[in-house]
Amino acid sequence: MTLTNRSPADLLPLPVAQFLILLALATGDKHGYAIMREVEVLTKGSVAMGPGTLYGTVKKMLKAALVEESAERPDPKLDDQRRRYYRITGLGGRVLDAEANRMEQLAVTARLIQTTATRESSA
Amino acid sequence: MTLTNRSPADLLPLPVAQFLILLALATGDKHGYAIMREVEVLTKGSVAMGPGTLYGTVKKMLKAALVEESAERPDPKLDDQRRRYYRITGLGGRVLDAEANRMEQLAVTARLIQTTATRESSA
DNA sequence: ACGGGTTATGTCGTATTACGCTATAGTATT
DNA sequence: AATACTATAGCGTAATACGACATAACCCGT
Repeated sequence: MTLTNRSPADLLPLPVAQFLILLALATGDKHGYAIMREVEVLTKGSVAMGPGTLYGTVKKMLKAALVEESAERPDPKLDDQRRRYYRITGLGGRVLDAEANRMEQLAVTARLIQTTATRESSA
Repeated sequence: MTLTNRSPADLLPLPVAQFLILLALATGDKHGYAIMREVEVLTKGSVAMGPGTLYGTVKKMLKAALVEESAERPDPKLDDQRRRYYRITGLGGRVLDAEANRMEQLAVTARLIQTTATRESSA
């Protein structure tokens, strides 16, 4: 109940934007704009996250300690002073895992039901 | 673009409440209150959908033709005049299928990334 | 038949989430 | 130095979620 020691399950189901941001960061630390591009790749172009959703959601996630800002920066040659880099936290990783499990379980359930319904109607 | 012939993919990602309601109805026609109970069962007690979410969401889904009201009623002995029964539509079924696919794909992606990250850090 | 608990639908207000628009500015290319 | 692209951020609004409340029918024990 306190700030420490809270369970990932309490945050589920995770809003889609938060899930996608965690997923994007799980592939490596990234700055905001790069997260947007990664989300588009991960969803095969079906989700184009706009800046309003991205920066607003990241702000919330920082407060919830799902992500944290990283001071590490790439070679100055490749860097861009405007960028702010983010990294997934331990809690963020556990939440991502829990949400992925929840989604998979429901997807499997849906498939089972669909299969049953199809078999019935075609019998 | 018109009312007919729209693609299920346009509605994705589906709000969680809508997904759960479609899933509950995929197991058979149900009235509102029964949907609430079924959702609790399907999510193993982790989601308790309240009346505000349920009836408001069903209203939207009727307008979107994901569900429709059914005139069929059980034996008068088992019936309750207050009840309003709902049934998943063809479009609703396709949307449910598409959303389940989307979720599964992302869940698998998350697991792949997680596995890779774990292997790296423990190497 | 009455009272109380449960079933059942629905609205209202509010909090959270989502997202486009706009502003601002650094970076790269020509 | 002009232009396009990268990058962050705030604002206002729409969509979603949800508890609180209201209302009423149903069921069961007494």
